[in-house]
Amino acid sequence: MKHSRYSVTSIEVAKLAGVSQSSVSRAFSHEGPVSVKTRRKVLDAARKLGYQPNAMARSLITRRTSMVGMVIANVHNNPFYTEVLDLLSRKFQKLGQKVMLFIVNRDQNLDDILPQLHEYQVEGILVTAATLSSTMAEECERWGRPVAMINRYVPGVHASWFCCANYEGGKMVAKLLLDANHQRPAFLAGSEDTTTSIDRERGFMEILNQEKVEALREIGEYTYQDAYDASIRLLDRKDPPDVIFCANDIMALGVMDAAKNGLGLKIPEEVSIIGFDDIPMSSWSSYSLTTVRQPIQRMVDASVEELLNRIENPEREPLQEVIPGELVIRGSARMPGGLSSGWVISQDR
Amino acid sequence: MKHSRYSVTSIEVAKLAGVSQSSVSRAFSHEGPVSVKTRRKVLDAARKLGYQPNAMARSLITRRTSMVGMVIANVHNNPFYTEVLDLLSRKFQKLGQKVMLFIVNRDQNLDDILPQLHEYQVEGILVTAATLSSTMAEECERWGRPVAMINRYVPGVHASWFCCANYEGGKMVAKLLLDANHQRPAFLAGSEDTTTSIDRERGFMEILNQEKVEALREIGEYTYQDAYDASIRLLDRKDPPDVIFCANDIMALGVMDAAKNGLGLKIPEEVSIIGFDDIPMSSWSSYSLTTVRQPIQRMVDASVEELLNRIENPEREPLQEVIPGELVIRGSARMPGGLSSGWVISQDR
DNA sequence: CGTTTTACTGAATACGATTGCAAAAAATTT
DNA sequence: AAATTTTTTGCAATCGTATTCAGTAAAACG
Repeated sequence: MKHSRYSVTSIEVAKLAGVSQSSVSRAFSHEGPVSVKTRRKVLDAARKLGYQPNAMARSLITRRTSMVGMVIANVHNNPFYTEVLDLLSRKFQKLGQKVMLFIVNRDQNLDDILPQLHEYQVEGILVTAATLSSTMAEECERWGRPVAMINRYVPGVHASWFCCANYEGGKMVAKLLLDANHQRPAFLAGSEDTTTSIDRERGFMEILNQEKVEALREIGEYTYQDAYDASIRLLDRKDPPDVIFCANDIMALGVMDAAKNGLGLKIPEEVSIIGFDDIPMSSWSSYSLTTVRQPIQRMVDASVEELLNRIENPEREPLQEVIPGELVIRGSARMPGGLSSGWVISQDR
Repeated sequence: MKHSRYSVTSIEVAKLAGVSQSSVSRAFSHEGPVSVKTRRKVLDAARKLGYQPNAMARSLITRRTSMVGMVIANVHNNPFYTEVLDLLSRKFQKLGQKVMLFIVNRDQNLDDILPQLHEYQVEGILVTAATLSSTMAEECERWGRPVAMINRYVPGVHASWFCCANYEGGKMVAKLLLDANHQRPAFLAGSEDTTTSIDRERGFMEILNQEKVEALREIGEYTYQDAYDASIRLLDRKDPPDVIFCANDIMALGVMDAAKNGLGLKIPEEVSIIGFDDIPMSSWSSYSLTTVRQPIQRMVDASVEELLNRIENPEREPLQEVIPGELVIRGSARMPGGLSSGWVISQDR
């Protein structure tokens, strides 16, 4: 099947401008030596013909594409990752990188995505909220495509990553709620196989165990509806929790709705709710959710810069960083008496 | 600056497999005539070397890239467009198209985005929630890059578009609220320069004018916070509205929070709120927003299919379609007595 | 004004694939 | 077994650009 896809080439521009093809090329690449006169002739001719250099042809010879791959999951059910996507995309744009986007499911494996990115010669790959298998990481390594991840890590893998201090965040929350004299905490997990949920829970449980406090546990699969249902199960027991720490904000909002509107409980008087992320809705007056804010801007900036850095310096060792989040105290959780106990209370953005 | 970016080529695979380079190419393109034996030899060698065909080189000769450009705005402040982005991306993926993404501001002009897409030889461009100037549309036309838009249209422009029936949606809402005996409606506009807001308002006002009902008006710039503030201004008057129709859901949620939590008004007893979009949060029990659901899946399917269609058949005339939305009756607006008056009440998804 | 240096320019080649064409090999028919 | 057809294969041209290299024109210098 032959398509007669015509496109203007540098040769035609050269002909119209009365110069050689090389001069056209030089006029467009901001480097080469061209006289102002020929540059002007070339640009005029190019404008007349609607000419733009063909990036495919260029990349073939320069071996650069200025393209990066972006793989992201959870965009539709977690506004946090929407914001990440937005910031990432704009940052890459500002730095002159084109973005090839793949939106996947959280549990989807990337074995058929990454080869496509390789095929299209992206210079680096940024993965968020999706998990890279270690074999795939090795494949990227072999291809020479640096990988950076946000909020995921794979032990022993040669990739850069930037995570929120999930473990420490869990600890902060546990300390806060114990300080406020909660007796019966519960943890609402996201997906069992995500490090974010696991680490937040680990930190949370560690403090509780230290104080010999037992905790209930349910799973909310990171969705509003699952969290809603799970929290009904929790709160309908004869020994319901007096505080629920949710692995992310969207679940916390589901829990709040279940408690308030579903069961008619008063928040935080009858039950405290705490989330993780600080998505925009958490600050809305219907919720006013106490939560741990992820350092989203810093994670985005760091990961993008690191990725471009490794693209320019392939031999450089990947950087890995844990960036602290900050507690944002709002109204959904009972506070320690006095509230003076040294908590960092962050402003709304 | 010279980079020693090494990559495995078909020639090396050929050498290792003991066949010609053309055979390697044929083994990878699912068309060409190759014996099973050589195909196997080639694929083995390729696997050993980690070879993938270079899409840049291929596109140069085939004049196809299987890449489309996606330009989208409002992703961070309107979950509706997040969902559009998600669905679009997945649909393109399923159809074997790679997506080059640009996230822009609503009012950003695309004069420096589109040339980049052209440069990278995308075969078509999908624009959502951003506006294409007619000169840029002509430029795309000249380049032979078909354009499809979702929820935007530009009069007299040679591009495909698919819009929700905004005008009719506005009318539906006006009829509903008049039927329910509201006396003093208000319209909360989005941005003055978007056809979505304009058309919704036009339909809304037309019905009100017919019935000689005056309406108040404010502007919310499509954001939660602006809407919150604007609705306080509205409701704080001595002659406040008894129903506020918002140009989109996110603003409606802001208005609900302002009315309920800010001013302590009862919804819908003291004021009805109606939105447009049906974003996920609208069905949450804290809001239960009555709204007009946009036919998001149909708009996405139609626009993607139309775009690919025009890519395959460049001479085809662009299709333009207005797709009806459906009223979703929840609890945020007073209903007509009896509720039997022929309203289509849609189920929650 | 002649010579050396510098600044541009153009011809030719390379990037890594696809594909038309002709030759070779294999399969089929006579 | 020879002749014919069909299937595979390799060679070479091609896509549109960047870039080296040699050459030409212009500028600088004495």
